[in-house]
Amino acid sequence: MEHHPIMFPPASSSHHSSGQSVLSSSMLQPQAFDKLLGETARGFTGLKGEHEAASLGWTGGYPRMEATTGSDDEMKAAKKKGAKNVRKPKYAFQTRSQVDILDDGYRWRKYGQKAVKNNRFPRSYYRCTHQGCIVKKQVQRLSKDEGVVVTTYEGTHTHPIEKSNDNFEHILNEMKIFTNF
DNA sequence: CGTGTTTGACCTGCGC
DNA sequence: GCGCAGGTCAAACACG
Repeated sequence: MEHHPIMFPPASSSHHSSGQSVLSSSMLQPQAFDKLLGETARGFTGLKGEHEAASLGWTGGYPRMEATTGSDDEMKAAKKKGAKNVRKPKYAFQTRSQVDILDDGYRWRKYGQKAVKNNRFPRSYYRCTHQGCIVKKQVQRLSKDEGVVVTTYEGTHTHPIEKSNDNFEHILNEMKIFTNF
């Protein structure tokens, strides 16, 4: 099915807030995300692949070594030891929002929350509750700008969206195309 | 009763 | 080797 690793373009100077949207071009406006993320999202600040995420003051640096499209065995093997730099697709984006929970149409179960260094706000860990789906996400508020929520998705959903929200997948699909140059 | 959250303990990787 | 920080587990709890 949809096993495409979706890579967002590294936004050059994205982490400065003056520039608002990284995707300000014609294809995908911030409003689109606003809509798809539900009534909660106030504005779309930016998004980035894992490289750039580090520049956010992201916890970065953890060598993710899971297989690309979620073969369980590979993941375990990788986790065990000695795997190479195989990484699972991971992408983060920022939204301006008052609340942390962005409703993207999937069902998430919270499995942890941790205080993060250099950040007044805790980071929350969610897992997709769909059986067999190993997608995880982390939600964190920036201490430097508490209006900004950073959501990091890890993995790719192996099942259709659960709610008929505004078809998150479709949007992601567009982004895929959008970023494919 | 099923589903999701809370929260402290535990595990692991990394830098010193 | 040790300590710290991030990530996960799982039991207890809350809520519909």
